[in-house]
Amino acid sequence: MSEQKRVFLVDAYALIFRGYYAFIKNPRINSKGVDTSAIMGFMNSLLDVIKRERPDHLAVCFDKGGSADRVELFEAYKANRDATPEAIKTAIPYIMDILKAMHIPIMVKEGFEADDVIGTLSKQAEKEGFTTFMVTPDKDFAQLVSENIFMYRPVFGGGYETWGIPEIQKKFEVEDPLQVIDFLGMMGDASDNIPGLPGVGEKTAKKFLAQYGSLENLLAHTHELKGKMKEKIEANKELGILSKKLATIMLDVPVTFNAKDFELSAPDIPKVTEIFQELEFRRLIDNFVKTFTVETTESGAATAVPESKKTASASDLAGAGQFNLFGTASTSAEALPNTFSRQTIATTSHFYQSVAPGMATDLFIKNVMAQTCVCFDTETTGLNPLTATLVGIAFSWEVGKGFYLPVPANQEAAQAVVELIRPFFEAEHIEKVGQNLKYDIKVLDKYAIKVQGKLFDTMLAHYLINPDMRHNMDVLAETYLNYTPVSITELIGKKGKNQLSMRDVPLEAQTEYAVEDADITLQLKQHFETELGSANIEHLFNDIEIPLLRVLAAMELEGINLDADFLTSLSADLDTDIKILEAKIYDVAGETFNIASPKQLGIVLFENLKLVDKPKKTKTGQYATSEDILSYLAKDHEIIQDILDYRGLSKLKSTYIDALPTQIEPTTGRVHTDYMQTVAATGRLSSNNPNLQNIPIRTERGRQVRKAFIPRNADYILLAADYSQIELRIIAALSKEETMITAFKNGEDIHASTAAQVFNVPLSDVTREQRSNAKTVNFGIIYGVSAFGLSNQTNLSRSEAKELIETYYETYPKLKTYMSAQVDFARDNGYVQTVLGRRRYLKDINSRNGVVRGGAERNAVNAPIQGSAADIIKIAMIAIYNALEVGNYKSKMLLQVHDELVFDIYKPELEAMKMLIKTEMEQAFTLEVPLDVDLDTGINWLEAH
DNA sequence: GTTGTGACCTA
DNA sequence: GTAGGTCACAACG
Repeated sequence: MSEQKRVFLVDAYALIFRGYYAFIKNPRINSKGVDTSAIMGFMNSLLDVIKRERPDHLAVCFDKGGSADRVELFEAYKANRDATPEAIKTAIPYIMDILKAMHIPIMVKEGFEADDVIGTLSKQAEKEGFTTFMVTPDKDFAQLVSENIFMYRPVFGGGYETWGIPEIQKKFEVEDPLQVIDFLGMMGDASDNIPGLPGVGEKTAKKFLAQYGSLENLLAHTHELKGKMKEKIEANKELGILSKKLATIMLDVPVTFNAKDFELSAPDIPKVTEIFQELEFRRLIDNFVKTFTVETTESGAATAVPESKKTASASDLAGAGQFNLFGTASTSAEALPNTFSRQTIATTSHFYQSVAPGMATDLFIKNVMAQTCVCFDTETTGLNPLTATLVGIAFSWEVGKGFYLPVPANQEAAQAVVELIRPFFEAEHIEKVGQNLKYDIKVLDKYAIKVQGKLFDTMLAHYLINPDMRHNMDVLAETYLNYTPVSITELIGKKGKNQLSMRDVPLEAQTEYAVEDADITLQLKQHFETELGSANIEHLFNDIEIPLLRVLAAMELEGINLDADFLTSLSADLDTDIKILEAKIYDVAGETFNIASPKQLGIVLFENLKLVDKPKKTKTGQYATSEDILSYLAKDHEIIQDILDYRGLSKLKSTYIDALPTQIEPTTGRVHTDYMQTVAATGRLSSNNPNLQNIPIRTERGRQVRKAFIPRNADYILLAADYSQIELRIIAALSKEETMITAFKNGEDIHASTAAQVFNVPLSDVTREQRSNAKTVNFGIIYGVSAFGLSNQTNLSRSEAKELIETYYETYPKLKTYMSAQVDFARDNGYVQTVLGRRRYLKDINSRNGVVRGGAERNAVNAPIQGSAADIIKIAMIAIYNALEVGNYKSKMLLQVHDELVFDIYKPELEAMKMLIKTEMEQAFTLEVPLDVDLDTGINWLEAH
């Protein structure tokens, strides 16, 4: 590496274009419909340069308004650039914002191109003793190369090559890089619309340069040329001169290279993360964070903590004479000079101790019991709380300090240690802080510990503060504390066959890792507490999400009984039918192929069988074979329905019928889903491993799966309780739309009622089709209508759909007012909220891009509706759970499916339960519209629904 | 082995 | 048009 100072000047548009075209076959479109290819491509390149080269000086140069001088010279100059793709235009403001957040200087000069700005700056920097690297793939820049100025060219397929004088001499076959101008003047440059000399290409230009040295000299000696070439060049001498001018990069742009301004400093990571989040650049966030942190972590880790300080033994404590667990923290490492550095365990003063058995543990327990607020974190042998066992528990109640209580592997010994700490967990007076407490609570439940007292879960807090972000602790620490915690993979390795268990990690490392987590979580709590207050969502946090966490933990631990034998027999039936369909399809197709491969299927249908003249393609260029497209073709070709059936049955078999029995937990014999409380942006729960919120119901075949969900035993019965039309009731109440409110109050069929109103017929005369269309519009309203979407969902044309929506709004004028009011609120405040004040931030609500803005507007309407429904059922769940606990009932709440709760009811409690559940659900929240809950019971979930 | 895509399941 | 999750395939490392 050169000892000289190095400055990197980035040619923004060149890299943006390059990035955009790199993705051209497979453009990156995010969920809001924004083409982010150009931004992604550019950021990848920029981060790559920073990662590889660690420049100390860097700037990004843009064009502005094109080059007036060059356009004056030649009308057609860079006409190509006028056809800038829309995706690149929209990318520019984002890239500008990102660069600002990264504290990278942006160089633009009205009326000049980036080439000229870079050229001028390079020469100035050279005078100041800098080595300059021009980051661009554009060969025009070769003319600027000198002993201190290099081209830094991205290479397709990854990597970079540096072009200095020798490389230029070789590539262009010139002596002096300045001759590159002559070279370009002769051969022209199609991408820049530099015409060049007619008939002169790369080969000829090189020959001329070798012979004449310059364009001018060539033109002065045209008499030496022969034939057609001579005629052409003599007739176009002026064009040659002009081309050379166009190709000449200006070195006198009124910009100044000020080294200080170009120094690369630490980026505003939260800000950048926020923008990346908005663009949905998940992996780029990681890459970005790594790029700006990686350097420092290796340097200090090994020397961070003197070994002698890591474990406090009883004798240490006794030696201290009195109760003093802390001693003096003397483990601070020097802050590292690197400007990118984020704090780590190696750079931060900390005092983490493991607690030895015996007297030290006794002293520790006494101390922890004297606290009022303690953060804890359990370390276990795995991620599944049902099978994992405790390895240790970390505690922290003061920033930078904490203790680690190891738990032995032997079950009896483990329980003995747990008994010592039981008073802490069961102490009402100690507030417990943690990250994802649901997990810790589930683990501790296996040791018969019920965690009592006030809870503060940092993951839940952050979910309410910023539901669109991710909430894992490492990200939170990096974002809010500018701190990179020890990575779990550093301890136990990447997942796979060689991954260690936490129990295999040396105690010192366990301590450092575990107590750090507790310490960080405690610090995050202090941060989030104030944010919850300023967003006015403490009520939602303390009275909904936190109590719900205990409810979900209980439901997950409970699990649900599954009739695996029944599914096995279904599987066999299904297998037969799938094989029959398969044979039929192969027969019609005249060949065997993989029907499950959309790629192969597309080729068979549209190339071999030629079912359609102009088949639709997906964004990746494959034939689209989605259900809605194939359905259109079903009546014309018998093979289509068979394919659809095949796919439906395969999905049913693989996802449900075959997968569910494998998810039975051997220790309990039941299926335990995991409810995610911090995933859905609207406030809903989600369910996985397995997902019990998408068990089939719509088709007869699929519905059979529900028969496999059965009560605990013959003394029990399943009960399903679902809210009837809760989202429509909410929108009716919030909008105060009297007609709709009245219909609900009268207990009418709301879709029929809507149809009667919209089509202006008596309720009794509403046809099936009218009701069906009204139902579609009703749902459309909840989702944020568009005529396009509506016509896709019905047999109505676009204009009929538009008319129906207009009539709908005339019928329910207040609904329309309400929806506009939501959008206006979002515009003014940047967020919308539910009945309980749960917020969803809508950054795009004022976007200039209509597609993006439209998406945000639909969210503005939908989020409060969907979110309020989620709020209400959460209230009901907490109330019911508490009532079941207080009443000491045997009946249990098992599942939540957005507007439905499923219970295992102890038969003698059935009547009491029906009353309790219906009442709590209907009274959970008072609206101007009554809430209505339907109850059903059965010996399986299908019967109960 | 991981990752993205297309397909399909739910409220 | 909203909000989720899981599967098989295919392409990448």
